[in-house]
Amino acid sequence: MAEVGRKTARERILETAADLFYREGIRAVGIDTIIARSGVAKMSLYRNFASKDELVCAYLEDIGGYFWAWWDRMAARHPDDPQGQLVGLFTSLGHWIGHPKFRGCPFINTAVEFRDPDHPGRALVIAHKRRARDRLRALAEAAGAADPDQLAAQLQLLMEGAYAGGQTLGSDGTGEAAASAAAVLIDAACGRPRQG
Amino acid sequence: MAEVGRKTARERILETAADLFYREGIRAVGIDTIIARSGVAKMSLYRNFASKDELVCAYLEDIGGYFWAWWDRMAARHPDDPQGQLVGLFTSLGHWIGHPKFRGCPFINTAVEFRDPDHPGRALVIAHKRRARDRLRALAEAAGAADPDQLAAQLQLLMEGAYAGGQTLGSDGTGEAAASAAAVLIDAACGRPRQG
DNA sequence: CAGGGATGAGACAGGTCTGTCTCATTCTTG
DNA sequence: CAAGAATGAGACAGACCTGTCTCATCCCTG
Repeated sequence: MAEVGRKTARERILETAADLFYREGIRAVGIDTIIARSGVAKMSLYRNFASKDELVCAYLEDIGGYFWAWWDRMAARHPDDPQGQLVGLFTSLGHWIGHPKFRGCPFINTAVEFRDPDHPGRALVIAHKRRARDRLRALAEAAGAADPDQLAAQLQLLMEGAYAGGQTLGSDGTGEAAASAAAVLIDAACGRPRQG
Repeated sequence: MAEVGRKTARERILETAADLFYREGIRAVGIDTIIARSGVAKMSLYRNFASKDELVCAYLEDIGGYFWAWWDRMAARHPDDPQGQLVGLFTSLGHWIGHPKFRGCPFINTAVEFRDPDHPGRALVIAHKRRARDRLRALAEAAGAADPDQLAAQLQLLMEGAYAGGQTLGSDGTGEAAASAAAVLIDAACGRPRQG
């Protein structure tokens, strides 16, 4: 086959699956579609992933990597400024919502598609959301919030809402609302430095 | 027709479908499961609903009815007090999130399960969310918000976030966070000092 | 009672899905 | 070059899904 790049079958499968799963949904995309689009034999898929569920988990781990890399990138823009980091995250998220390829949160989407608590993907979803909550709380604490737990919970709600709302309401004003709402909540929790 | 004694086949189908669709997901529930659980013949289903898609639409319309009834009920608790109505809606929503039967927002879930823009259910989802946005804006305006459009967008984000977050994060603090965040945003938009 | 509409029961078709199996070919590496 | 590993190609099985069709039965109404 063409040696355009030395990607292994596994890499091609994961790339194609990630694209299709995110764009069209996991249950809507069959194994046959994935192998056709990635130009890979069916057995190459099942030799790399024991089942579709396992492929879904690999997809989530893959996406998770990109997500935290994005988070760290955003945080690096405001060194030693936790409040700025929080606002920056929501501003960037607001932009992403308006992107044509935006299709909501892959983790929420997976949880919605697979309600069975025993589905292996759900554990990854919960771990991801818990980690996000923890990082939000750490930032809230560093930003000087009176109640870091509450601010973290509020901001995470806003984050989930931005993901969900961007999918059903389009992007008109949704991104901006997320950023502005985050700013209001942060200011309220940290107590604006206005002496008096 | 059918008085209190015996329910119509259509009614039994719709009840069972609504329960299963919401609890387990639409794609996860087959027609055979619905007819088995509702004790109805398959042809009785297809005589009342031309297709599964049509049944899904009927399910959404059904749920929509309950949703707006709930909304009106909450609003009626605070006559002539739009701000109180807004806060009340979020407080009640926060309680619902903690309920054991809570499985997220049926409309968001449907949109996630069926990404195809041409799916008939999506039009209902969008109409529902638009109507919610309109009603939120009307309340925001009546409550004296400086920018009713923005407050409505912010609150809807919070609403979506409460639905989505309650599903993946459990209910620990999520409901309270929704109510408290709504209060903060409303106060900030209406220019009133925040009450602890 | 009689007739018509709604319903029950279940076979059936055609398609799709996941996952397995076999065999030929290509790639890598010593 | 040679041998072993990775991959391609495609048939196949078994399950499930939506939707159709036929026939018998029930129930309300006139």
